[in-house]
Amino acid sequence: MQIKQLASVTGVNAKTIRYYEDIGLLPEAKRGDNGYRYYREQDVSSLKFIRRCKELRMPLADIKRLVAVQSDGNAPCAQVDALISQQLEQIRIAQYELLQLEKNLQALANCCGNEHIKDCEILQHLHAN
Amino acid sequence: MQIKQLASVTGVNAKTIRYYEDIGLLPEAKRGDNGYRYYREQDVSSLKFIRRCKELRMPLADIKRLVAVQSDGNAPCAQVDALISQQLEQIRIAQYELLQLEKNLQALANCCGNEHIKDCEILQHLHAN
DNA sequence: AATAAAGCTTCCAGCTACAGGAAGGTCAAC
DNA sequence: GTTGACCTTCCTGTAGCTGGAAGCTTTATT
Repeated sequence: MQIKQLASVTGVNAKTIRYYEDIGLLPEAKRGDNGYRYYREQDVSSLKFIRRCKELRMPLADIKRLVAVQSDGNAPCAQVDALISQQLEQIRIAQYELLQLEKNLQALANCCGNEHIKDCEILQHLHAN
Repeated sequence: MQIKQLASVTGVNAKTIRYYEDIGLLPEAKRGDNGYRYYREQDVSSLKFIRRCKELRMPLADIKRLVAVQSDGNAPCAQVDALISQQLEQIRIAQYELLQLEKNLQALANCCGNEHIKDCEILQHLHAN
């Protein structure tokens, strides 16, 4: 299958697929005589795996490690566990930050009942020491 | 005051201050004969304002608009209100996404009780169709 | 057979919001 | 006069792509 079809079955942009190859996240694709990349079912799986990791907001560097780690079936799971835990930790931190942020923005959004910029209480709050 | 002092009283990196000037978020600073930038109290306020907006995770482009809008005191507040509302909306969307994400990661983190990569249930989940 | 459209290739630029570093000028202290 | 702490500009790199240019190949239409 050509790159566009791989793109369509995996939901990953063709440009992105080339990019993943560039950075070594995907192995170099087989080429036809015309220089075109050709892919197989196996590549569909690999790319879907990557896409799922991305949905978990893992950085590509982490996904790369996750891909690499799978080459040795007898390696311990610990690295995988650690990656997932770290990711969960990150997400929880981000959640907390967003919660604080939401409160602040909510308060700000409700604070101004005036008409003109010069009286705007939102701006006054933002300027306050 | 020189750039480093402005940096220290506002908590904004000197490099960042120059960058803000470059992109037109801050006005061009007055220069001494030696070419050094010199700042006044007014600049401290401006920069603190920017920093507060940043804490609300506003994109610099939005902050720029917020700065610009203040030049006309009789302009309506509507633009400011809209910016804050949009920002709040963004944050809520992000919160929702993170919540889903947390659930998925949590489930994943708990799913594998095995030792070796080849049996890793985390990876199996990530590979699943 | 000629041509047009679609798909492929590589390479380069741009996005956000800076940070790091090089090369070089300036200023105050010892 | 020399050290060290500032300051300046300019260039590069970060993450993860996306868009576009210039130029192939393949397929479809006329």
